[in-house]
Amino acid sequence: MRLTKARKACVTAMMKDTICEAVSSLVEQHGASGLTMDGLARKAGMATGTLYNYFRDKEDVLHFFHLRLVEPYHRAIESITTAVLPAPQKLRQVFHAVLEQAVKYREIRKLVVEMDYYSELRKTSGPRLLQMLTTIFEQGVREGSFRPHDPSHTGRIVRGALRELFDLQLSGASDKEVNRFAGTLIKTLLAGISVRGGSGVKSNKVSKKSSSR
Amino acid sequence: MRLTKARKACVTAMMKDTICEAVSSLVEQHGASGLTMDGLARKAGMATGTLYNYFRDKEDVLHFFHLRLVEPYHRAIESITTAVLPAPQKLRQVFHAVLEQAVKYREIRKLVVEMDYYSELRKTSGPRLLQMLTTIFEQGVREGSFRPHDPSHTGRIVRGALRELFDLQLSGASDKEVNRFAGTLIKTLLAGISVRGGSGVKSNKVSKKSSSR
Amino acid sequence: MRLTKARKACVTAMMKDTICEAVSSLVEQHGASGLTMDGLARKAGMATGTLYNYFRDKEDVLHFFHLRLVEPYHRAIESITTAVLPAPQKLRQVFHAVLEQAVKYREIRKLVVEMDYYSELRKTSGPRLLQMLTTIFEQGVREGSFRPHDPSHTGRIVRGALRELFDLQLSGASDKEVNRFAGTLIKTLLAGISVRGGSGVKSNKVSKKSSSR
Amino acid sequence: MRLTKARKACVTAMMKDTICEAVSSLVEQHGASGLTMDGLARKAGMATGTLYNYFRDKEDVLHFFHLRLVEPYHRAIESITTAVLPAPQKLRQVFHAVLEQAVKYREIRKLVVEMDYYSELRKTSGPRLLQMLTTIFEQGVREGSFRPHDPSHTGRIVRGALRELFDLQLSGASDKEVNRFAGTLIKTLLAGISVRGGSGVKSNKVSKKSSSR
DNA sequence: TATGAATGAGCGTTCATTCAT
DNA sequence: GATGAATGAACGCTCATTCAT
Repeated sequence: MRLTKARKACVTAMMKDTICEAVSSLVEQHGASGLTMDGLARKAGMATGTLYNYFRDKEDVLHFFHLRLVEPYHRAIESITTAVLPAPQKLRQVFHAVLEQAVKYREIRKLVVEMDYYSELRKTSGPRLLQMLTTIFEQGVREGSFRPHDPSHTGRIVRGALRELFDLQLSGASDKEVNRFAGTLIKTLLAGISVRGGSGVKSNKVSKKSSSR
Repeated sequence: MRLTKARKACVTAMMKDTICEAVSSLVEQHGASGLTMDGLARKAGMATGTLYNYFRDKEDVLHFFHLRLVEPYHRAIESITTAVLPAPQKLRQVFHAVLEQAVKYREIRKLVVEMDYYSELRKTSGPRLLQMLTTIFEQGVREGSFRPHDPSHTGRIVRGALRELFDLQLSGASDKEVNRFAGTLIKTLLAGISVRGGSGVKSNKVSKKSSSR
Repeated sequence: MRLTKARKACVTAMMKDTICEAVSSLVEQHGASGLTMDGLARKAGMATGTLYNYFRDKEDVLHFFHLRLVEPYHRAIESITTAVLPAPQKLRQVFHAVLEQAVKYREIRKLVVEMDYYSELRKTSGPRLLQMLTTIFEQGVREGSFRPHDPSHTGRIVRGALRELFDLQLSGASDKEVNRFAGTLIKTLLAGISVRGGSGVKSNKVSKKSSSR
Repeated sequence: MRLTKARKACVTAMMKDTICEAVSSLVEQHGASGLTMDGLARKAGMATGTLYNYFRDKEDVLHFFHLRLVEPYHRAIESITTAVLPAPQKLRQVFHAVLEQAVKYREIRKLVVEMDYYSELRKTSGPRLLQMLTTIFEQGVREGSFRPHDPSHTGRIVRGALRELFDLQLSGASDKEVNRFAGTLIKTLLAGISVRGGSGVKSNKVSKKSSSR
């Protein structure tokens, strides 16, 4: 009996996966606004009604999909945020992690940006990201490695830059190009907020081989 | 005959104005997705069909409206870009101009962001803005006031920050708060890219009374 | 201009008529629950969307249709109720009027009964009818021609009987048969509630030639 | 083998009972139109498909349920009808029995009326009830206690009154109030059709304590 | 038999667009 | 050019019914 229950949960998860893939494919082709439940069902190879066995309504589908896309980023960033590290290191790691994810799921990148433009989804994920980034800058100021400033401001700057990073990747830029953008960004940022003579600007390379791990 | 033609053009322009105002009002009230051609016609005080005498279709309306909203910014920035000024000054002036516009048409700010999330509109205005910003950084590098780097990267950073600025204003922040964000942004940016000992970091106040005009 | 307005109102009324006829036809064929907006539009010879230019939603259509069917009855009964006449006469006239209507719009009779079974419609028209009937019995008791009793009870009896009358007609009975039922009904009723020796039971013929006009 | 068959029949009956109770509960909560096969299955604690092992389709469920609700009434009335009693006594007993049922299963009353308004169900139960009532009046006329008249007419009057009685109870009236209505009804009716000086109008109290049992 | 996920036709409603006036 | 009623495809969603397990 317990086995049956587990099996069911598993099947449900697989169906949600299938549906999410279909969403991904459709959004990629026709944009987020071109997504219809009928079209989604067809793409996922099931009847329209079946969708409603797994999602309450269209918004639920979108929400779930968005979460699934964005969650890895949030989780990665969150774990970095709460780690015990100097703030500049955290900043580097954030970019490192984002790039890693962005390269890994390259084809999905497009969707995050697409979805960000859709409905109210960003209203929940946006603030959370901002909060995490702000925390890092708060820490840096407290530790004295960043000069005094409003951390929410720099948090916003980074969030805006991350959006641009995705935009850049979405526009077809190579991984190397994206990597370079991240490098410039972090170098500029650290140079801009670090206390002079501080520890902030030694390394500005953001790559998988950086020592920051 | 020529006069008639001119009159016609003038009338057409006025109609477009009227329609745009109605769009503005409706989007502000019900969001971009709540805009219907019928509702627009009613708000503009004309028949539904009349809209189609001035715009090819709904997308055309949106496109035109977006342009009209964004144009002042682009124009202001463009004139700054092409002026004869040191790059850091240009950067300051850009923020100055943006803030001025944003305060002046405060109630319209919402719409730019709203519209940005809608359809493909940003595909045209985004690159143009990026181009202009990039130009400034190119100049700065050429002149030696900015240290060598890829100007399109810093251009992107600024574009992302501008988006955040609008987001901030949209979220209900006071003019002062927005102003402060701009201040932090430009200070950080200049500190981050200026050549050491350069002229970049003297003033970081961005306001209407700054001497940068 | 005023003429235009009047014309518009007239056209609107005609469209509503057309739609109502289509409703009538469809309900007759497939029952009230078999009515769909698409089917209605097709039957009425127009596009689906057109219906919504004249009615807010399906419920509105049904409500309007029901009103249109029931209104003549209510009006007729109401005018009798408020007239200056002895209560027994009023009762006779009520049946007279109902029969007259029922014969005149014979083909529509079916629908009233059908509609009565549909949704919440009867919730508004039922009480109104009951109220009017009750008033008559109140008057009769007050005047001393009916023996003392709760008039709402007799009101209910009559309402139930009227429903049966429609049912009878709906079942295919001839006008004569229906007329006879009404005769029995009023005779029995008057005999049952009149004060002995009162004026109630002289005539029990319900017909168009009764002197009650 | 025969035992197995019997057992099976028994199990089937029990399942139908269970389902009927679920129908009752659901209709009471959400109205007849709010009944879905899925909801019914859940309420009855079984799978959707299982319903179809016991009922051909939804209409079948409804039909069966309606029958089950109405059957006690029909049976009670039928046994009275075929008993050896003077017609006026039978009439009184009919009301007595109906009230008894109506009070006993008060919460179910709603459903009979609800269901009556649904689909074609009344087409079968209505005529049967009418037939039984008519029989009583036939007898009364034959016996001379009722004056000569068409018994189907008085049958209809009673049927209409019974519907009103249920309506009254459904509208939230107290048992006492409903009882009073029944009293007025039978008193009026007997006064209306009894031969003068006959035995009809001695008692008009309809209650559980009436001597009419 | 029991299950319950899958089905898909069908529903009420919206709205960009057209066109006769 | 201005009108606004008419259009009808498309949408999100429901639910009676089926069928592989």
